[in-house]
Amino acid sequence: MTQEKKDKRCAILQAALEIFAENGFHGSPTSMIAEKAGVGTGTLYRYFENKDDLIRELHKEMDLRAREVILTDYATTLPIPERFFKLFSNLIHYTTANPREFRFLEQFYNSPYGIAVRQARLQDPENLEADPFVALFGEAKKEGFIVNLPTEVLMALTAGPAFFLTRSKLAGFINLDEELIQNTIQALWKAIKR
Amino acid sequence: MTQEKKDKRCAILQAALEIFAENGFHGSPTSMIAEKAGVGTGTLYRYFENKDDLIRELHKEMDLRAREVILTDYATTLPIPERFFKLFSNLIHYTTANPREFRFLEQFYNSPYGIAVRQARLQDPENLEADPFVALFGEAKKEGFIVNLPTEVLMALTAGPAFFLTRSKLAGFINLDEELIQNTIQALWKAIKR
Amino acid sequence: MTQEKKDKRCAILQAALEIFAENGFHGSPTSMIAEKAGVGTGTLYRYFENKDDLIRELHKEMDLRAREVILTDYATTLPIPERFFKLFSNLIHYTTANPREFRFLEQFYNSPYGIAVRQARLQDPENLEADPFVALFGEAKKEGFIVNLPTEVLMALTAGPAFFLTRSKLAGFINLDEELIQNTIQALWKAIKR
Amino acid sequence: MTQEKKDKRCAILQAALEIFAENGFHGSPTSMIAEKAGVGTGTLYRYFENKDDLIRELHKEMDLRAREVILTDYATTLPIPERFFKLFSNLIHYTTANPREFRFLEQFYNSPYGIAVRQARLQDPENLEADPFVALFGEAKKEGFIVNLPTEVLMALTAGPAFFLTRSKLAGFINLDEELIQNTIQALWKAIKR
DNA sequence: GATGAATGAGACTTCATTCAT
DNA sequence: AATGAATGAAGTCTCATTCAT
Repeated sequence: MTQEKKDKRCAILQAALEIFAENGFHGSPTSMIAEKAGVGTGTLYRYFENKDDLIRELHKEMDLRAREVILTDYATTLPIPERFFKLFSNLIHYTTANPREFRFLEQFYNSPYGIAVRQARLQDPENLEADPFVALFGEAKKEGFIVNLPTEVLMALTAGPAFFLTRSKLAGFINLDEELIQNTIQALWKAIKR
Repeated sequence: MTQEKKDKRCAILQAALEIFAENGFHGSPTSMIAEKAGVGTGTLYRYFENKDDLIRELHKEMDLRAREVILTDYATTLPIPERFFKLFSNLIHYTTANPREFRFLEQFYNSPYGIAVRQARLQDPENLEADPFVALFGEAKKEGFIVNLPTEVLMALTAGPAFFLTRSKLAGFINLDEELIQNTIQALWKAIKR
Repeated sequence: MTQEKKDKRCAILQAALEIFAENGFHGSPTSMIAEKAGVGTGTLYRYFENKDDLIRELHKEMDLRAREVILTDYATTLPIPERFFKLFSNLIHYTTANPREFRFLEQFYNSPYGIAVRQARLQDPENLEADPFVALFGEAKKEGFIVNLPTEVLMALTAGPAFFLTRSKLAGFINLDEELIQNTIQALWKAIKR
Repeated sequence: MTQEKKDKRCAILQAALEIFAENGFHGSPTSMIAEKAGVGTGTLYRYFENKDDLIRELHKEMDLRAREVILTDYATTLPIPERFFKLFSNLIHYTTANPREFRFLEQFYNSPYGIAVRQARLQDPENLEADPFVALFGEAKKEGFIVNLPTEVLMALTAGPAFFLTRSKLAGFINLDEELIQNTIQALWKAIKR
């Protein structure tokens, strides 16, 4: 029963991800999502309060999964530079290998929903510490590996290019092979290293 | 007569810019735009074929104005590094000082409209050459100032952070003063310089 | 369930028939049709793709029903003259007794929709053969009962007056009793008999 | 001045005729008519109260012109049968040679405007007498040339086919040559002659 | 008188959400 | 609990008519 419930919820989230990524939030009727999920239109409203709620819940799941993948083989015991390379390698591989997830998250963070979420996170220092990027930059600054710029700027200097590049790849503007990815991460490191 | 016509067209574009920046394309009914512009709903359709046309025309104007501002005091006769600093300084100042324009252009370039425009540009080498960033990176690579990475990657490494940072500032996540801007551009240069 | 669905579809078609007959296609907003049918505006679009589809579907139903009625007590085994009288008697009775159906069908066949349908029929010989009028005139010509004029002309000579007369009656220009109908059909027969 | 006024009015009527015939009343914006007539949109409203008025005035002119043409070489002094043949020959030639006029008049008489006009005519016996068809049928009946059916029925039996045939020709369903026209009129005469 | 820009009512259609089954 | 038919608010766009120039 509970398993079945989870299955349906999951099916809806999966369908929503695909359809949102393809058509955007506004181009994705709830009926279309329900159909793709193989459930009735009304059923969607038993699992989610409304469309906005579905979007927010989907974000939570995607965010969680993304974090997990990005932290694969990542250990805070490794030396700082290695940690940096691992983290961004994971990030870029994840976003380029999972275009739907990336497109959804981009859309989300550029929407009113996302702004609010990010603002909430910034104001919760505990949550902030849990962010592996923030933590890494904090330590790296403390240990003198990288320049002493605000974390937000460091994020811009590193995540900014990663996302930009992924967008270019997904739009078909560039072909990203492993070598190019590594060279790019090298450049990111150059940008911030002391 | 012609002046008044221009005035009304201008008022609609201005209203559209503000409302699109605030609510996104889909959250901005034409009626709301018309009202903000102080004209009747039907009037909008005398100046623009339809909503899509309005969006594309607004883009043309914004793109033009942005290019102009970004090229202020920029001369291709200056030494490469100076050109780089000038260009990105102008860019960041423009985007942070004109949040509505920035938000609109971001939205546009991440929408189907914008993808098409960028694809068209990429396929027209003449147009590509006219892009000051592309031109600068081309020369800088030839003259050995910067690393030999594809232009698209160089764009990611430099424009990526600039846009990311602007978003952070507009969302209120960071306070950008002149010194921070200059330090950031320094970091951008470090990322790509040979 | 299915019955109820049919009921609603039927109610919409019925309402459309009445309103189209009264106001013409263009003078009949979908909202008015929905209201008369006792359903919400959106409901109409669950049963018909759009207004055009509604018109075409209504035509199909009306055409079917009209054919049925017109063929009442009609047998191809009867002698040709009797068949002629039966067919036109049925036709005139049907059109004058069902003014809404008649007005709708007239409108339809004089509209771009109808022109297309008639053209399609003319080009499909199988469909053409199925037309009782065409079949009757074909046989009557072959058997030497009537003059050897193109079928289209024979249609004009017989259906033309029938429709004209119906229009006159519906507009209140004339009072059609049974005797007058029979005399008229006599005249039609005189027009084409050899 | 007055000539110029007439010219403009005429140009508008001419443009309206062409556009109505092509697109129907509802598919013909007044702005389109004005443009084709080479006048401003507002100007149209100086010559006609509104669109309905334009339609009614256009009808008056077309009706007048049609009568004129149809009466070419027609004399009430000729023998009845000759008058009949002349009248219907003129009628068919006129409608097939002037498809725009025919389409407009058909549209008009099948619209609420036309019903009213015809009703008004029927109730004005003086006007009725002026109708050459009505007059001809009156005399023919009195002189025993044709069957004693109500004039409206005689109209149906003769004008009905004529209009039906013209529609078929204009829709491309049949090719009308002179011989076929004459044969058709023969059939019309057969239908009503005693 | 002539113009045509401006208007806003109203048409068609979509879709988030509800609710009877 | 699940469904999906029903709904009507809201969005885009057209066009008859007006009115300032």
